[in-house]
Amino acid sequence: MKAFIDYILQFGDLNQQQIDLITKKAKILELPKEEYFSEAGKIAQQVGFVLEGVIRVCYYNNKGEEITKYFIDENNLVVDLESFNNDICSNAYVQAVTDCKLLVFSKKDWKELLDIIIPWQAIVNKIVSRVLIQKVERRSPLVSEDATTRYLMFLKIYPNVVNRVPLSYIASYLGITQSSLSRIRKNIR
Amino acid sequence: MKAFIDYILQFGDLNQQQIDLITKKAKILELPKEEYFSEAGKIAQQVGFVLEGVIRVCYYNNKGEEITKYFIDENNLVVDLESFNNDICSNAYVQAVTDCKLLVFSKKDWKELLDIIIPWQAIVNKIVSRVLIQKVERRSPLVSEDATTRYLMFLKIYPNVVNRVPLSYIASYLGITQSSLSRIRKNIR
DNA sequence: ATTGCTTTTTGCCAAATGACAAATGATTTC
DNA sequence: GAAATCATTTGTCATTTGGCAAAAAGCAAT
Repeated sequence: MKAFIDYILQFGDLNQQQIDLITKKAKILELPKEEYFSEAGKIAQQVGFVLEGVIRVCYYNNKGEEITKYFIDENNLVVDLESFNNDICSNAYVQAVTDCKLLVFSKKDWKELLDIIIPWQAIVNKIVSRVLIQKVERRSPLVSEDATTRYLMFLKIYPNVVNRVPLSYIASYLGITQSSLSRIRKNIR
Repeated sequence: MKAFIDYILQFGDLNQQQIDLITKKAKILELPKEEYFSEAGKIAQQVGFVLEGVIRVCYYNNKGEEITKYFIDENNLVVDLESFNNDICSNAYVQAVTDCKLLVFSKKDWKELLDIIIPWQAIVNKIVSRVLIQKVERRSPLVSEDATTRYLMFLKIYPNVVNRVPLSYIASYLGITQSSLSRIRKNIR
């Protein structure tokens, strides 16, 4: 829980009473490997904070290939924002890659907190824009680099993820085949 | 100006008095082709809304290649968010690709409006998250597609941009060389 | 129209990556 | 611990894309 408090206080100040209100709403969710936090075709109903484990967000492109578009590891927020905020169906699966332990807030609780804790709004907005900017900044540069550089970028961005997720997920994240990635790994050593 | 009002009212309601307060702060900025709206190494000082013309956001990667990462055309917001919000130096150039006409707000005016028009905050937050989500959703899928598919995606996303910007900008946006793009164009016809 | 300048297209070859299949290695299940 | 299952590596070859340079096309100024 401390990890979560530290995380949110990076983005603004809250007094102890406000922090208590927030933490009182948080529930622990144990998500076994392979299970979904939220699914394509459904409306995201919760906000999570990863305490342990690795999550991925993936979708199927129009060739039917499964594409992993982000990884989310410890001490990061996980929420399918567009779906959660606008109550529209998501087009992505948010899935535990390893056994995970999360702190979760239901949509109802989350919205309640926004109403009753005024400074919380500003903090959430900062978090949201930080999270979104981070997503662009991480994914976008991949477009213009060759496969080896992409992999090196991945290693920098997600140093704690490499050894916990299947090669195929990383390959699809990088937009290359898993054979290519395997060869790239060999060349790097 | 109407275009701008229409744009913001998509995200929430404002009464006429509030709209007037906002529009009173807006200035027209004519930005000739090639000129910068904001620059790498500097702190973004304004928010803009494109009335006419095409803008691009670009940066230099560590091989020194110039990479265009977004285009922004009519009726869209242009702001280097991370720099503008956090008063940190930007790492990107925001440049007019054609002669442009913009509606602009200085940082001071923008923040003032946020303070005095309460519902404006919520609207701005919605706009910001919409704009950021759009950036991810547009750029991210390029990673996992081949060059031809990328170009077709570009055409869908920016139907009004193709004929107004140099081929080289599009090529760097797609992460391919301009020769390749030229060949792709030939094959598509 | 001619010149000079920039952008786009094309040709050629090399390098990178993909597709497919088989082999190896790792992990789970009984 | 053997079998079955799944993940990764490797081999071979085809395809795509890049690098480089030259030609062609477009554009602006005179």
